[in-house]
Amino acid sequence: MENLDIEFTPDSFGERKPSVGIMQSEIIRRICFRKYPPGSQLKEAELAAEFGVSRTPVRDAISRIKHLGLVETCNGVGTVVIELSDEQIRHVYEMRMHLATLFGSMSAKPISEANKACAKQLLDDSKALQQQFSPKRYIELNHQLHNLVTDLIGNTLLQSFWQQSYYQAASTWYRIATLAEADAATGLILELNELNDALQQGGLSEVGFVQRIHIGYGFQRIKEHLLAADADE
Amino acid sequence: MENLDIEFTPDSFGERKPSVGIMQSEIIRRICFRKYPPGSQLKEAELAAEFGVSRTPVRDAISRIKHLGLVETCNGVGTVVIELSDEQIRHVYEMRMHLATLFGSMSAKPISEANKACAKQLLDDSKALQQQFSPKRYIELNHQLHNLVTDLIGNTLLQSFWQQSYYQAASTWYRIATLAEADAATGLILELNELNDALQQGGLSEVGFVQRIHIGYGFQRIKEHLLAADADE
DNA sequence: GACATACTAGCTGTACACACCTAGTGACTA
DNA sequence: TAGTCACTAGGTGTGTACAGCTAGTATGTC
Repeated sequence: MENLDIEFTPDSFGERKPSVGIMQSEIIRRICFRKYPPGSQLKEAELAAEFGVSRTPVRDAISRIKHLGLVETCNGVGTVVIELSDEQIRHVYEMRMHLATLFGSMSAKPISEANKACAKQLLDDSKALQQQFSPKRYIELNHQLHNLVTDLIGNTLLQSFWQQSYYQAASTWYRIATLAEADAATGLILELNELNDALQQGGLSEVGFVQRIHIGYGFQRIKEHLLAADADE
Repeated sequence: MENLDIEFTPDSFGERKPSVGIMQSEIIRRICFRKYPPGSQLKEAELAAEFGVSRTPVRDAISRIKHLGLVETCNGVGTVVIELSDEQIRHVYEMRMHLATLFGSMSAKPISEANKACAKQLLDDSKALQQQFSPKRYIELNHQLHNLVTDLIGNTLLQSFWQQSYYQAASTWYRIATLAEADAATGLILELNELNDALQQGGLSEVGFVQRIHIGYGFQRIKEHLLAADADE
């Protein structure tokens, strides 16, 4: 059952040495996208070899990720991707739903035309996705959607918190979401439709409202899934 | 005018090597308590010598602090404590006021007797402070108050965000607050009185409400101070 | 005298060797 | 046969040397 994890093409970083920042976001991507599912082990030496650097900068990157609450390292054992407990998942979703409601009231900034264009593009892409579903593509589009929304937030701290909570929620959500392919694509299209409306006719508050609703839907699906999993035992 | 920064006794760490976690929180304390005021430089080598370790674990600690948004490092130059712009301060305070309102609604947990006893103790201590004011003591009590409130929060992510936002706000707040000694002590006593009431008769929501109010007062004082500073120029 | 350039001190970034810790395995013993 | 202990493989934690970068200073030239 856990074999649904997405396959990835081996990422080649060529000869150029990536910076610590690049490595950090790449590792986070892999955790969110379930290339490194919860419980899997990150080995500094392996990553160092892959990125073509020594262990030191890799350690640096991992150390930061540790503080985002995505991994945990134990001396002599290794660094493993954290699996959130049911309660922690609830905490994260509670938080995200509340954060979404703050978009409009906290130092809102104007919505640019580029943002609107990006949302339209995403809607088109997700319609294409519905024709031919691919879990990896679904996750990519969802990720782009997240980046778009994050970019709209005016308050820098809220932006940071929104980002952090996404990192924590992503892995779990993508695991559940990609189980039902058709539902996932349909849900994404629905969300993007409403987002486009909010961007065109409303404002940041409306965007937050749309986000809140769909995070709620997502949470609902996760809860159902957890209940079903409990019943299996 | 910037000479009001608190003097610290040279902290001796004896012969025992402190862990990375200890060093991290110690450095954060120094930033919050303005031993390292904004703009000051943190030198890895110096800290390594003081803590009796090599640069490697110190770098580790600083790297984490960097991601809390407290310092910024530039290759070849050094690591300097960040000075928040007026806008960023507004963002932090906006955020904290909103976060406080969420205490009650997000996975609230019961308030222990130990928490209540701690609040009472703090109230007594702050009354003693009013008799004989000391900026350092004021900051310490405020810090303990923060730890107490943080401990009450049930939602782990909210707890983390509350902590982060405190770190960012602390240095600025303590700078302003300790300018007017009498006001500072009186304000603290007032806040602790209300906090005790909230703990005894109310619940977590009431605690959040008290926090929100006093963060608002604090923000007000900061804004006045910033305006006065602008007028000076 | 003013400006451009080369130099230097002092910092962070990286590589690498080694110490330390942990879990698992195998042999030895009651 | 079950339990204990020593050993080992493989991981992270630390120390140290050196490379790379930057700002400030001194020097040389116009």
